[in-house]
Amino acid sequence: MQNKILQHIEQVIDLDLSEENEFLSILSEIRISKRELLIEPRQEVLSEYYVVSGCLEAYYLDENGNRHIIQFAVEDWWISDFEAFFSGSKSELFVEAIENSHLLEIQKSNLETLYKRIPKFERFFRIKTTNAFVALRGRIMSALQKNNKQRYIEFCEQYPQIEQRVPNSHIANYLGITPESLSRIRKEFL
Amino acid sequence: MQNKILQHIEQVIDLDLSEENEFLSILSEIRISKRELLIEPRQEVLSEYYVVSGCLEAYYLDENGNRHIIQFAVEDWWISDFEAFFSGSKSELFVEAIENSHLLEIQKSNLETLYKRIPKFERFFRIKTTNAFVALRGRIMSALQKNNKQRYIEFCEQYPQIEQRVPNSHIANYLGITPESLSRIRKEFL
DNA sequence: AGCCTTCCCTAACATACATCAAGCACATTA
DNA sequence: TAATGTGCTTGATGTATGTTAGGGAAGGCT
Repeated sequence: MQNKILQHIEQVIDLDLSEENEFLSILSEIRISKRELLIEPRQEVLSEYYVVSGCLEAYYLDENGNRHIIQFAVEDWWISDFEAFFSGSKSELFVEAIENSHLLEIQKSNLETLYKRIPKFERFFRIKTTNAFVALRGRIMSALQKNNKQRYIEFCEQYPQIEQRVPNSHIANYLGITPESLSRIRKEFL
Repeated sequence: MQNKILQHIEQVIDLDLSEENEFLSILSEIRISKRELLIEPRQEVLSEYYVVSGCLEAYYLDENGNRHIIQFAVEDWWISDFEAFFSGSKSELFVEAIENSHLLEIQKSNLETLYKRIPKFERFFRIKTTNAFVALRGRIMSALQKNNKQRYIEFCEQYPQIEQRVPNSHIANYLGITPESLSRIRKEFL
């Protein structure tokens, strides 16, 4: 389990043994069952979470109570209410387990201490954030310029692990289309 | 001119006179004419820019040569190819002046020195970035869930200064709709 | 003044997608 | 076993929006 996150990080920065251990020492293991909430609105968000195994989704409820899925996360992804985490504001999102999941929690305060002691971790997390930013821009452009079919194909290419594990209705929600439309699109590929 | 940016910053953090002067000393004034490019693709992006007056837009060209507008900027906004600026990668965007514009340039290297000498500036720029992140999420949800009319209304509410100065065809492009659709929507409001 | 652009609007038509309504497969529970 | 619920599919229909085509107003240029 711990090897997994080290591999993940060492794709970007090199760590020696003591640095690895120092990093591992600030993580906590979390187990969460299907349908359980990791985060709910109006809380402080003091941690972000690395997914060792399982599957989760982040969503918010609008004025009419409609659910809007913002993000999925499977093995090797990070999840949280990042805006609340970064800005210190209260959460607006739900983060819910779609499967029983095994997570590693990293607290903001520990992360800041880590940055001071081993500055190259700042590089890792900065790159991670920039990548998220780029992905977000890609998603906007895709939503604005492409039709449902193209967006579904893109989704399958980008997130094959997710497409196979998440209910279709959730994928439709994430793509901003109806389950009926998604069903018709999928039919074309048989 | 310089007062403007100080006011802008002092909405978030307090500065004494020497801090104000130190900040001003790292800025350069830039004048750019309508249709001139501030940034073009495949360059290093070493600066971000505060708009004192004028109006600019950031866009990219897709495989087919179609323009997709990512962002506008008017007085009191910041503009750059932020992904390239933050990540150190080459630019992918064009940033072009829609009107003759007066900018203040701030270089990344100077910014980092500033952070070390006066850490509260880091707070200002972190908050600015988080706000941008939230706005981006809002734009995604709006693109996925709302119809053209609602999105145009939102746009006018959020950016009244822009709606009045930018050609409608550019607004349509930003919203991911055709100029014809936008024209139909605007007609309803007469 | 006359001639281009550029920008915006309008209308007729085509189409992608949502909505509404129903049925089926599969799992869960009584 | 029957009863119920959940998720996926299908078809009929309506509507928002794109597409195509053309015209007209404002401003810049010769």
